[in-house]
Amino acid sequence: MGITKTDLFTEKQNELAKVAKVFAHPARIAILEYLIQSNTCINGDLVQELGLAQATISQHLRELKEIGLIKGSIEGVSVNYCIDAMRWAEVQNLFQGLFDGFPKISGCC
Amino acid sequence: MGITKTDLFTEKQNELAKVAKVFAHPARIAILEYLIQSNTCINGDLVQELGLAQATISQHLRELKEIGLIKGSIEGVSVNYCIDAMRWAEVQNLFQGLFDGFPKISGCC
DNA sequence: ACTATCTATCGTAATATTGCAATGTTATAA
DNA sequence: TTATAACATTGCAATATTACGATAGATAGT
Repeated sequence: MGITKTDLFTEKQNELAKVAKVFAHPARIAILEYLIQSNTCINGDLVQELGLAQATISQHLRELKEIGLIKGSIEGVSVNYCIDAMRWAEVQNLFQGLFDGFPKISGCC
Repeated sequence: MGITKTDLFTEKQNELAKVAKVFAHPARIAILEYLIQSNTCINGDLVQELGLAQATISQHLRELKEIGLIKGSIEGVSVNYCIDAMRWAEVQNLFQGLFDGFPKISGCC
């Protein structure tokens, strides 16, 4: 079916899954890493950096923007993108919450 | 196309994306949380816990197993699943590496 | 052997994602 | 106004994911 039965799960589970989906593509990881590294909030010469078409990059940027991880400000004819620090921390905590739930010294299998 | 151009990205970016994809479904999050909570490494009465069909759960378990996050040991007629602590920590570090790459005090936009 | 139980796999339908060419949109420059 | 440059959107083809019924495989009990 390709459709997810979100009503079966908690809001937090759905939110975490939705955020994880945004991380689930190497191009979006690459974009985030590029934005982090080039502190100067670079715009879409990501097309040069990655080898994807302009339309494709734009689509990935939109998904990152929709989940709130980045924001873009119009700078003349081009758009400056950058990480949204607040949301970044929020998402980090979401993941950390899951990871920390598992006790490191659990004498299981 | 639905196909990802993995050759354009680094191994680490592809690996992180692949792992994130496993987290990108609430059922798999729910399974992991259930495994964490029920320390006793419970098997597929996840079918009871979540409201999905047995075949569907089995499919999700396989994806979690393939990425290495869980492992199952046959216990008579049933299978005991549990978190793989080593891999869990490894994956946690993968994500943390990305998150920590962004300095909290970045005077950007 | 026969049966019941648990889990995995196969096949299939419905939906989602990825990628790009073509086309819009907006802002600057001449 | 016209042209140009930078993005965004649309529309489409190819592929991936999700879900489940049906079926197969393995094990325990009788």
